[in-house]
Amino acid sequence: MTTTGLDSEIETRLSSHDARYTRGRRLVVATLSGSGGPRSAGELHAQIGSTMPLSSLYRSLAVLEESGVVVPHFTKSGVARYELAEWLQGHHHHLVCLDCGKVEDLSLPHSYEEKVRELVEEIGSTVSFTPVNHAFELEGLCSRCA
Amino acid sequence: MTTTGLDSEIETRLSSHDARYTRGRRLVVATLSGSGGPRSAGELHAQIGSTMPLSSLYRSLAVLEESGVVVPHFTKSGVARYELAEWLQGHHHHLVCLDCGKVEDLSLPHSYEEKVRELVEEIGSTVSFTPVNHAFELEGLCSRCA
DNA sequence: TTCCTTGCAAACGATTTGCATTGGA
DNA sequence: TCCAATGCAAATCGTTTGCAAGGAA
Repeated sequence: MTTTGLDSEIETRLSSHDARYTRGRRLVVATLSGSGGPRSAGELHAQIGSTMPLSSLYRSLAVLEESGVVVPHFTKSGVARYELAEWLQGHHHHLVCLDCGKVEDLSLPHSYEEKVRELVEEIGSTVSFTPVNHAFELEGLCSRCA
Repeated sequence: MTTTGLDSEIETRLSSHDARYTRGRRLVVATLSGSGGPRSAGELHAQIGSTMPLSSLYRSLAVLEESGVVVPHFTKSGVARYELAEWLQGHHHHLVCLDCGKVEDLSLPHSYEEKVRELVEEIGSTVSFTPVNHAFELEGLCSRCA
């Protein structure tokens, strides 16, 4: 398990939450950072192998979430899918395939992202609600299922 | 249980799926149409009372979903929340409170909705993905939690 | 009569937790 | 040494299903 620049940032973040950046947690982060979209505990477990029991995987995800390293998404069928938080992975959106359920990342060109951001601000000013994040997901058919 | 125009449309839709628009299903629809946002089975059960067992509630939701009368959302914490489909309720978006978890409907002024729609089209043309729906959610703090 | 629907209880799958053990600073 | 982290098994929670009884066409 090599330590990247990303890893050292995460280590700092974890230690500020009295948590260690252990082998198991590094493994989860590495696996997540290598996948092109949010992944569920089951999917991670399948990819990592049974070296790490599911319960430990869930516990790792819980700690990483509390420390703001990963973020859960609940797009379909009631399973939580995790991905690295925006400060690690950058802001992006998701493509959700209605057929196979696959979730992939989508980074918008800056100009589009700017439009979305403007829209969020304008909308926020019209309702009694303080926007913090926005989620903009496209549901449709991926290239394979189209 | 009064029958509204909405109800007769739903009845037609259900019967085309060999399903009846029974008292229980009417109750679910009525409750959903009265709430200002997507509701989970548990929330519906709490509101309806134990007249309808949870299992029946789930079954009603399943039938209504198959017939396209209700649509599930999985915004937070892994519980499915249902709402009337767009052809019954109109297109809209959601405000999700990060603090209390409440989900409320948000109808955008036509001009904004137009912008969102344009954006979806433009984006769709840049990726190998066929957009069918879009979900645009604002996460933030509701007036009570702000 | 024929099927769809419902209720109850049992089954399920995803996730969490208690407890004893291991491991890192 | 001391407390966090882990593994295992049992528990929990939301949701689903088998089966027998009830209800509408």
